[in-house]
Amino acid sequence: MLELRLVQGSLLKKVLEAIKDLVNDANFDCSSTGFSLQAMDSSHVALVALLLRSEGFEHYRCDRNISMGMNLNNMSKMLKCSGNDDIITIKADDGSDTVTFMFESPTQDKISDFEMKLMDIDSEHLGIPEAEYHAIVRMPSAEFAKICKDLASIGDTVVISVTKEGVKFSTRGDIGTANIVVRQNTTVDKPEEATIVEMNEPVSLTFALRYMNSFTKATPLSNTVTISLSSELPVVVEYKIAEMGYIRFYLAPKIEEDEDETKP
Amino acid sequence: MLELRLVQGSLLKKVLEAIKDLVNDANFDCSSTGFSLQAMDSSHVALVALLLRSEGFEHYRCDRNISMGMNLNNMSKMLKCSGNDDIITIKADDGSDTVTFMFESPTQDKISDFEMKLMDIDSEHLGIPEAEYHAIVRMPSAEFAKICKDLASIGDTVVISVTKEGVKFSTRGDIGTANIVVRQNTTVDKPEEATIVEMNEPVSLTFALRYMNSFTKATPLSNTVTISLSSELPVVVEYKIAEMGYIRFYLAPKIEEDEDETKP
DNA sequence: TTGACAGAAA
DNA sequence: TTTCTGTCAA
Repeated sequence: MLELRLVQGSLLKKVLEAIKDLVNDANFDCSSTGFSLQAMDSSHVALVALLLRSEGFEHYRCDRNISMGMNLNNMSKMLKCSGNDDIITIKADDGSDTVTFMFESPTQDKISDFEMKLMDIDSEHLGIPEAEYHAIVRMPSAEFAKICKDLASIGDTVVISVTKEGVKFSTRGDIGTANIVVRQNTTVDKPEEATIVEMNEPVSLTFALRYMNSFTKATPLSNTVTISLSSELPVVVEYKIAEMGYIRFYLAPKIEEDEDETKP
Repeated sequence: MLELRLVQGSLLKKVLEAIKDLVNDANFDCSSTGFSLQAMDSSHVALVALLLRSEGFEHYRCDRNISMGMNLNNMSKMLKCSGNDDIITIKADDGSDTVTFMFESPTQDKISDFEMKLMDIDSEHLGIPEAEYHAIVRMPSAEFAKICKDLASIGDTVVISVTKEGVKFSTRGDIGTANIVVRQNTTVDKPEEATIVEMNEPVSLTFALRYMNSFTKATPLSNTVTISLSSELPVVVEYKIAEMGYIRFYLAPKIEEDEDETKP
């Protein structure tokens, strides 16, 4: 028996908006700790890890560990039927091959339940080792989203370089080149507007903008984003989910190619 | 000679937005009583009835009863050329095969007139008997529109069931099932937010969501919608048009099929 | 008042 | 699928 009651149901809608373009089907894992997901994107290049801790739910009952395979597009369709202020309850009976999403309007005048078939999904749960990163950048998530979107109109890849001066995002395309430098800045009115660069060692890594722009779908979940970089390691793009957990995206850097890669 | 001056011209634009997807060509009937229309949808399944009473017009002159056949798409195109605050005047000379729409901007700085050819349309004016309904539900039109839209993302048909507890909208599709229960609620701040269920007898009827979602195009015309249900009778979905009349949609229920309809 | 976003139409 | 428009928020 599983029953998870989430007062701020819009959180779950946003989570699905953030991952459904990247991953088609995935197992949600429930344990007494929380509600989590780990999945590779459909082209097996990026990895998503989601955690919603049990403490973040108004009511959390999970009698035994259970893994529920869902089609994220269908799940998202159903969640879209909830109002933004609705309370969402996820229910599953033991041994059932369905999951039920219940939506309660704030006034309790409208109560909906949506039942969805579960699927069997081979899950390869990777252990992700905690790593030391050469550089960790925390910045406003909207600013990071705009940078990735802007650069994608010029080129396909972004070079993220961290020095003690700040972070540089660069790209190059047919129509020209672009460099966006963001300096560390902690003297702001609100802490979520700060840009903080923690650097042990300078790094410069190249990533596919296509994936970065998928990751920024999570922007509505948090005002800030944390980007952790080490040479030879996948970058981690993390959005904290208030009081509940996080959504993390992992993406391996591209091996830097020669300058004249465009002239084969 | 016909001359109808409507100060709130946007009303007429909204009316056409509401019916032009359902009906291609229709006769507008003018009499001293008002401006009305009755037409079957192009697949002869649903019926639209519109009434704009003469009292709702600033000036209403209709010397003799006249029926004007119009292509609603073309009429809508012309009305889209009017500003939302414009005063619209509909004119037709006796014996003329055209109708003229005149638009006056609120400041009178811009006056446009659009002339459109009339068409001959065989009209089968059905007498719609006043019926006693088993149940009449009045609810916010936006809420009804969201329910129909949400359910259409899951299934093709909706079962509307009225009991003394309230109204239930249900559907079933490939990805799962959905039930939305709306309870009677009269203790709201604004009367247009109330949901009122008048029930003489419980009813449960099935309708094609495709048509329901056409009907909800009329949502901008009214904050509330009234749904009148009787077994064996077409449902009536009515939007009142402030101070002027109504637009009503009629749709026959589907005959409930067997549970195993999906296994032919 | 303007821009961004999402939904609708082509 | 892409574009456009309407609406919402800043």
